[in-house]
Amino acid sequence: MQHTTPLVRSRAKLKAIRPGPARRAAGGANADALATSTHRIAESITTAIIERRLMPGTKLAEAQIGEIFKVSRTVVRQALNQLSRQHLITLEPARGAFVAQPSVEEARQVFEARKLIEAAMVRELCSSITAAQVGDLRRHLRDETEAVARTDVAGRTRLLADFHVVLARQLGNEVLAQLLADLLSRCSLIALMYQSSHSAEHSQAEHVSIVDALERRDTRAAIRLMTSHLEHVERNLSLHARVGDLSQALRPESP
Amino acid sequence: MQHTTPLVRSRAKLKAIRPGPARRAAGGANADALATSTHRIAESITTAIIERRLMPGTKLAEAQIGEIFKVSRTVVRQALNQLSRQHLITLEPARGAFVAQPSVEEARQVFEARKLIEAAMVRELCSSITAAQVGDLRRHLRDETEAVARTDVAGRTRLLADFHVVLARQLGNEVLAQLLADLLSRCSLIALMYQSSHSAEHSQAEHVSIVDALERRDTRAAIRLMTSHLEHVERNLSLHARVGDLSQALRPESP
DNA sequence: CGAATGCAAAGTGTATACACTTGAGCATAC
DNA sequence: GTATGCTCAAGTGTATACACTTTGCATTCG
Repeated sequence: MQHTTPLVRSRAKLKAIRPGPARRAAGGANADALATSTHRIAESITTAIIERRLMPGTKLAEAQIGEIFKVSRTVVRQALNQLSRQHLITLEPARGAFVAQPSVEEARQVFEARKLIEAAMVRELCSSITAAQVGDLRRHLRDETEAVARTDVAGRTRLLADFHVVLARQLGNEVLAQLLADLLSRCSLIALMYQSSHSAEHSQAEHVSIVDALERRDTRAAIRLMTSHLEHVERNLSLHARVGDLSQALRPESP
Repeated sequence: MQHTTPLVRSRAKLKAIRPGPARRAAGGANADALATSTHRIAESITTAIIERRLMPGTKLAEAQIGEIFKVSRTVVRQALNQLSRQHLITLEPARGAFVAQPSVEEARQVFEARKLIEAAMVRELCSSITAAQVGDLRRHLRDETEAVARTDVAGRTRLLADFHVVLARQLGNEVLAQLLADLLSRCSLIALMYQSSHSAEHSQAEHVSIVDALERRDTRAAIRLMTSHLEHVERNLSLHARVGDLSQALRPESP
């Protein structure tokens, strides 16, 4: 039970969130759908995590967040609950919420799940894809290229992830798309935590090859390319004991 | 905007839930993990839905549930929020929570997602499965048979669903297992809503064939059997406009 | 001087209070 | 007789209050 982990449970004051467009929802209204105040907070925290403004292990105190967004703890708690179900934060009973620190094992499982699902996706897609859909993908690839070119880190991260969701959506399956979107947000956290060295350019190039294969309706190639793409991304994580694995990190530096 | 839908928004008084073992958690403690009071309520409602004691469309009033479980609305709301993220209930802003009524389209997508994922699962499993794991599956099948034999509807429903989760878990992937578990609870709701005529015996027999194929490491057969199993289950739903599809249900009966 | 104990501040967990929305029933006008 | 508008009860959405847990820190004892 490590409990002196100042490096991990970073005490950084979290002004990193900042409320988006301040849509005040006075009195009693809306709870679940989109554009609600709870949703706004969850969204803000999510993007703050993805964009590395909140590091893994950071404590998210309810009162503090509430003050930032000018809402009560009630609403903040709802948002935190949602995020914990997405595995973006972990709730420790009576201790509070912390930005999640996915373990190496969890990372492995998430990537394996993605390989399994996305390989099957492109297999299906090869039979069903239309010229118009290929066009949509090309357009997406162009957006990616642009984001990479202007070194728009936030945008490019989002677009590179969205590519996979777009594929899911092209199967006409919103359920699957939603499922994959969840996995992808976990992946973003993993990538950030294990400091992915996988260059955006490389990912982008692999996306292009995948679309090429889809356009040729070359099922075998598409599956192979998608699988190896995900393996590349995974292998470029430093999954060999990093942040959060204190027993390793604090070992007397031998080399 | 249908708002006179007595058949759909059933007003059944919901004593159908009943608190499980009454673990009172006085004062301030625990929030997220298992065995918490929120979790207990969510669990109770879930099983009530799965076991058909709460029909789709039933309104779940916060105060009413709170009274049943002897907790405040705060806790109930947390539970309802969780359930809505599992798509077991829908939250309508300022109107309340209702047991979900998955649309025909949603049902289609859920089953398609399952086919995609589970086919890939058995494909993997054929290469990796061990004799011990086959043994575990056989044991599970025996449990299923027994539940079916003694017409234990609740238990058999759970076991038939668990079979698929067990397969996921045998890949050593808890993330995937969790993912599938979510899809399966949605499936239970769908099956119940569209009054599945798929007999438990039939499902059970198909499970046996799948395990047989896995034991033979017959990849092709395993995939084919799993796919057709899921298709059978889906086809035995009356997905041709049923409860909840008012526009269809109330159409002047022409035929 | 170190370790254990007790205390107080900070923060979470739950209950309650209050504001606002929704929808049904009734009265009124046409 | 039907349609329209009003009023009020029921119930959700959010804020606040209070209880309990955790934890850092000072005090005390060995």
